[in-house]
Amino acid sequence: MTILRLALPTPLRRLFDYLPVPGVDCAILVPGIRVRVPFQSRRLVGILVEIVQKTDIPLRKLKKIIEIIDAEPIIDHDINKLCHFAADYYHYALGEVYAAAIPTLLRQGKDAIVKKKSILLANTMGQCTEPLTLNDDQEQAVRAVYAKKDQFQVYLLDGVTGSGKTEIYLQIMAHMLAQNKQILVLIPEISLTPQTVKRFSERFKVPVVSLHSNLSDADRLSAWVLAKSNQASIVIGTRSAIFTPFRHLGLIIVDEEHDSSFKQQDRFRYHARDLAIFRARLHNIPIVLGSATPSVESFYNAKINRYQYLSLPTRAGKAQLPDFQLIDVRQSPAEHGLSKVLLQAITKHLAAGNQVLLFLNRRGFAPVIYCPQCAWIAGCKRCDMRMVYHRKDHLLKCHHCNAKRPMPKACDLCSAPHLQILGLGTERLEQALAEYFKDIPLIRVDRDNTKRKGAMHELLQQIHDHPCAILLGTQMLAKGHHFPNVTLVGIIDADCGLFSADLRAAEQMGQLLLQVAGRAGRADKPGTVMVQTKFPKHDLLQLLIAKGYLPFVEQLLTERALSEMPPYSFLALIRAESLSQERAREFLEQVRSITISGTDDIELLGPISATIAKRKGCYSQLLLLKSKKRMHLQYYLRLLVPEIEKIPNAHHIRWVLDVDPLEVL
DNA sequence: AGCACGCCGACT
DNA sequence: GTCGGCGTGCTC
Repeated sequence: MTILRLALPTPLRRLFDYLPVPGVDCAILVPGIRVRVPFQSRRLVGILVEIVQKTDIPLRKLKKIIEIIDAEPIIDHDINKLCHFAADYYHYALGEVYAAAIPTLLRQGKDAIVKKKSILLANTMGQCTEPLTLNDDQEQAVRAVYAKKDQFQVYLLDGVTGSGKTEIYLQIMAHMLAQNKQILVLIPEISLTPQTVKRFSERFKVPVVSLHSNLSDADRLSAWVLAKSNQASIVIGTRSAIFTPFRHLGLIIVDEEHDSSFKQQDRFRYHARDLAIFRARLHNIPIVLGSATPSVESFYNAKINRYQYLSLPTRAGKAQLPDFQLIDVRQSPAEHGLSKVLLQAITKHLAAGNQVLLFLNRRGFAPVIYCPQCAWIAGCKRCDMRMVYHRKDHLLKCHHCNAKRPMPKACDLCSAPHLQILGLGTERLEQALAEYFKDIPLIRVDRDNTKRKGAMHELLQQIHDHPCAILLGTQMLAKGHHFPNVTLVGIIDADCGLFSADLRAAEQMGQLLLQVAGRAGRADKPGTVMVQTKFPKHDLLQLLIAKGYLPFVEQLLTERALSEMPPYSFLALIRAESLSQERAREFLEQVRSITISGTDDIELLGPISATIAKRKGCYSQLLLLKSKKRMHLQYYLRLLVPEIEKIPNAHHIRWVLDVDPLEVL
């Protein structure tokens, strides 16, 4: 008897057996093809995983498949290995992993065809840009990768902003393209990154595809087919591009490897950088992780020689590193977030005809609406969060669930009429700046004014058109863009990362600070970075600014070693959500009480409340699992997950497992 | 996750 | 009488 074992797009972590349609030649049944099947009252598209002769399912339960969709596997050998690994490692249903790995249209059973309008960015008519001359460090980095170009090796390319990482990528790529190899470039989701894509596509006379978030389903499918059939030589995309099939993959580049957007934060919680490393090993090819601010994990791996460390300590060309200054806002009090010292500096840099960039990671007008009479603070009804006042539309908004309400005229509790508007967001900073600098163009960039399609592009154009201006914004402004005219960067508030309980808060604060700082003094204009803080003596801040990023990361590593946190241990997080906090807690207590024999070094912490205990009316409780050995944690989870699934009355509870969580609280 | 089945309350 | 609320159970 022939039985088809399928992976179906359902969260059930198992495979499903079906009978083939009678009279069909079994030779066309190759693992990886799509099959349409009845599933309860629905019809689903599944992937054939294996063909077996026996099944444990009672025969009368087996249904016949409806249709075989493909003649050729849609999931090739490598992608199959990758998906199996991901399903196994993240303990996610294989069918859902496959679903995440293939374009939407294929998931729906449509044909794998290239749409007529080509999405290839072929650079066949114009001239290619010339390679730049490399300095010694750059030359060494390129040669290091080239020397072992046909084998698996992870390289950590640690290069400060402006040190020419992209040029190194390009020159390594040139070697690979010369051997007719394909290249995958992963980038964070920084507002579509047209500049990066342009730079890659203008250098070589090869077909390039870019997978960005507003590509249509048809275009995504085209890109997928072009890569699979070797008609595209370079694929540039965000995290989901890690599942792109290739015929001759020769190199993977992960740019800004520290960026948290490589980790998917819902459903299938994979880390594209980590899967990229697995994939490079699978193909036996080199992978380059590049960053000006490498993650603590990657830095550690370089330190223990698991990764080869390539360093670019100096900026290419004439550009110089910015000069840091800490401003103690207790000594030099800030009005509307701007201390005297910073104001004077802004005036000076504007007078010299340059741009000033001010960074404030909080959008809206003010984050706190406070009643001085009874100390009431406007909070979100559905979340455990303060509501932020947005002046433009005179609303209070919850930045977590997007709830809105009119700005109250009086206190909700005691009806006192005079509410105070406290704290500082980008809108308020913009207003204050407009008063201080009346004739200077002010360009604000945050999510509130870039939602519209093309809005970001217009703002970037404005920045380009006004060589003397103040730019202010949130982290949108900090990542990826080049502002050659900026000579002063002001960090309005550096303190939020200093005392947070989250494992990675300090690391991310440091990375963001340096990323913003990197916007200054790019070309031949030296830059100044002024950092406003209430804690200028804080060790980590001091270290970062006085000694630089590496000593800062070394310090973080020391702390992680002491607290036995990653990379010195491995974590998994189980998050339970329920309308009732008690039920979520009880559920995790039950999970905690499950005994798994054969493991003694798993530490269980919790259940504890999440930092944001209530979100959209749902309470979150957390259970943290920790082990010194990745293998032990995996073994534990492999036995634990099926037991969790067996817990009865788990209704009204949603639970998710996050392996290698980025946010631990 | 979906979806059906099933058993109780308020509607034309 | 029946429309629909969501509690429960199942998917080869």
